[in-house]
Amino acid sequence: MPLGYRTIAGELRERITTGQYAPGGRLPSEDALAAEFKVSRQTVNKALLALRTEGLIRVERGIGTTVRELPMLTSRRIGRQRAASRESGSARGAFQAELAELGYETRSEVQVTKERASDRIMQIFGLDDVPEGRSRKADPQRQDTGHMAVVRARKMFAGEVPVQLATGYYPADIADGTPIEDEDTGTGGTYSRLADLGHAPAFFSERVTLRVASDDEVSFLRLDAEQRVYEVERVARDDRGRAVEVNLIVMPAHQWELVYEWAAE
Amino acid sequence: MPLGYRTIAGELRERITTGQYAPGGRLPSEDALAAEFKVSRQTVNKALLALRTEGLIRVERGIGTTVRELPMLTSRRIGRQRAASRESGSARGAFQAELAELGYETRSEVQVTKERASDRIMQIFGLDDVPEGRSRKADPQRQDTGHMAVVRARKMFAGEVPVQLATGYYPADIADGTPIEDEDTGTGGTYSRLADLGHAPAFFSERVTLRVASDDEVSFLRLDAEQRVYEVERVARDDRGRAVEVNLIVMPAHQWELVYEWAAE
DNA sequence: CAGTGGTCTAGACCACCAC
DNA sequence: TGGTGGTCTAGACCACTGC
Repeated sequence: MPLGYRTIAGELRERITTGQYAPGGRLPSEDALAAEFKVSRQTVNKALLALRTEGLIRVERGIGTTVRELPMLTSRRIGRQRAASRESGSARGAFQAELAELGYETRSEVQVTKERASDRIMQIFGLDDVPEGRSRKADPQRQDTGHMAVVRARKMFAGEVPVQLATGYYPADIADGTPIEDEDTGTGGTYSRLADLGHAPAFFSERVTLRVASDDEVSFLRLDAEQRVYEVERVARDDRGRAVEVNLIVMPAHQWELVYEWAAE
Repeated sequence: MPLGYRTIAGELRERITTGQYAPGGRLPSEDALAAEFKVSRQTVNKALLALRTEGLIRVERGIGTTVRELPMLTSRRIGRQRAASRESGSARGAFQAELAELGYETRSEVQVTKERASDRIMQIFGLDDVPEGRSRKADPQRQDTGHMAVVRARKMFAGEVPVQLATGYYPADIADGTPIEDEDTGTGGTYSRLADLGHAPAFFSERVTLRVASDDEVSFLRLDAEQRVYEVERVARDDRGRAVEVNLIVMPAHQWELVYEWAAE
């Protein structure tokens, strides 16, 4: 009887974790594996599909299959993050400190735009008191700043490898015409600028979900189409409870662990 | 040219989200879908595989394919959780409050045992100061309570549907012979009992990772073999920094979102 | 051009379930 | 026994890469 694709996936997983197929190295071609295991190519392909979704391997058409290199990265969402922010300001500080410990040079690219906010973002910014089921068709003529947001889209790299996307949204009536629209937000970063404007972030929430990567994310993060990403929706509110920032952070799930730390009471 | 499996998966996803295939209802058989889309059964099967991994459908051999029913559940890891704990005690209180809001009756089953702790748990309990790379082969003769743990394995249900597994580990030298070994830990739950013993939890950390479900989890949580679960490793420490509880919480990733809330400073 | 993976087909056998 | 999904095969065509 022929081997099943699960068995083959297990065997290949074993070879990867034991280093028989080294990180960054190549796997034999599907034809070669099919011959070795005496199964059809389709069966090998299905086994590799499982490993791709797990993020163990990376497949390039016309080239071949390689073992992924980056180790597990830790994202400290509370605790360490605050300490780092004090030093170098903003989430970027935390991100850099985190990866520097692992010996990676980090780099990030920021692009600032002004856009009409999505329904979800709008709801967080100002329509929290509106029932969920409300029709959103009303008032299509409103294009005022109340529905616009300054958007800071940041791409982050460890070495040359893209590892994270973070998109910050700021209400236009707060951020418009301020340094928040600059690519470099200066000492203390965006949170310090929000404080300067009288909207110092005081309360935070993060909502962690899992989803399949979008096409853009697949392309930028060099993922497989079936791969999963964490989406962290971080909301910062000032001391009056007004949402002053929504940050959508996207990370390949196979590569990151999220750590939260806090004290009782 | 025939339709690709991605296209078909997208079409079926659409039919599910629009309610054309109602929650709890049946999908046409693979043969029927193959005929409808004019593709081979294998192609339909591959499309369904994607939806299974996403948790949209549930497949039973010999029976058919049904649309999953439970909505997204929210697990409040900080904030609400503390309030709930004060009322009814322990993590169970938070869990029940959470689902009661959604109109579900909850039930949980607890099984208490005493076991030799895994390396990972041991490390958290007492070997935190030992370098990660240290050989663990030393001292194989030690079977004292320092390496044993009281284990509280809890299975949680929403209605009749199993939704979560939580396994709490407590150092034997603290928990041995105490009410922590009882199935019902009384008012305030396990945390209150730890406080009674002079080890009130003061610091918490949670480490969120994603992995494929184990066979046991697949069977208990009624998952598909390829499906993902969150594993939350929660560590509670007393005011001296000693780890007094490790809790491993497993949740189907398609069904839960994790929410963390905290204040600045 | 040859080599790689992406994907589809048509047919087949099996395990499991309800009847 | 007939219907369901699980899975494998052998062959095929395509797109993409690197030479």
